[in-house]
Amino acid sequence: MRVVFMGTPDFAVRTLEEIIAAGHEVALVVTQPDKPKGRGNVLTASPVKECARAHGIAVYQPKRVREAECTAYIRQYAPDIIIVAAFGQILPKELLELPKYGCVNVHASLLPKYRGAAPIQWAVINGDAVSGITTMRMDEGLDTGDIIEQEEVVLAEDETGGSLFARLAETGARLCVHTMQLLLEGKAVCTPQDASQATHVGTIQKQMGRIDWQQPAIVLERLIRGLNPWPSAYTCCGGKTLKIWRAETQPGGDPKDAGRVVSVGKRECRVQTAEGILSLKEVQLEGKKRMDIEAFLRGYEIKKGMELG
RNA sequence: CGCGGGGUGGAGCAGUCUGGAAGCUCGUCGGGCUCAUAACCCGAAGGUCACAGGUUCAAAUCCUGUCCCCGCAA
Repeated sequence: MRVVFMGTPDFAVRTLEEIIAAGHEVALVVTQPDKPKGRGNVLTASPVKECARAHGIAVYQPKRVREAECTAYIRQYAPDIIIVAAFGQILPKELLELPKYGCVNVHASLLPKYRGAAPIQWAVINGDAVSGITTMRMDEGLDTGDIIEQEEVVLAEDETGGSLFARLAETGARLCVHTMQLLLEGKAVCTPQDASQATHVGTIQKQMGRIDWQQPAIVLERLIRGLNPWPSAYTCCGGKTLKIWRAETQPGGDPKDAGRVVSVGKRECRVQTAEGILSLKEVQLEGKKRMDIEAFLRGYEIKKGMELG
């Protein structure tokens, strides 16, 4: 098929690569404009743009894809299908109706659950046992289109936002190509979403990572995993930001000490929560590299009774 | 030129302001103690103090330039 691909982050790159590998003709890649990023505010291209450039594919970076001229521009490439994966913008009706096979979206959740921007992290944060990929025929709503295919992915005990991200990117890439094949063969069956079961998730805010020690340890542990590697969970330790990359839950303790270090040894630093104890396993102090708790405790004196947050 | 922290034996840090013998907590190796140990005791090895210049009788420390790592903001 002749494809116009729309996507932005790493998640979308895998799908783009798979489409290319499957032998489809990717005529154009649409991605978000370059933005200043990182230290020094260097103007940086999106991962999808890098990928497109590596394959010698034309790139289009409209600020707002809803503008009429954008649809006109894309029309020039006469796509049979438009594949959208984590693009970050809503498509206008004219664009949705442009390709013969329509616009297909690869979404990283089992719709109608987790419509919206950050389904992967939320699956981990909420402690879900299963997540997955949905391919759907896009309509004018936000992730409300008819479902074409779904594939489940079982979450591991120690699943992180990053690890699930990688696995779902793989699954999504595979499923997308499969769905394209179904469409091509006219075998695709579209199923409307059960709107009554729909849930929405917004973008991940950096501040969501601030640990509230008045929460149960099990909730905090999920938050830590869900926000690893970005934007990470953190607390305040001696006036500095301390990121917590990995932690384990333990039962017991007194909830009235929530936020206090209840015990600290050479290999362990345990913090009380509203319910249970959180044993820190991997941390990172502001300005320093991330390190396991043993290394951290070698260089920094953490006292029992010390308050975090 | 967005703001800021940092590069010191294998690990994490102190020492830098107020130049003048390489320190701390661990790890490693050897020995001892112990039923045993991640515990304790004794001993040892291991460092171009990121790199390059400069100042000085003397630089981890002061000055100049470079490289690398990281936090924040966006």
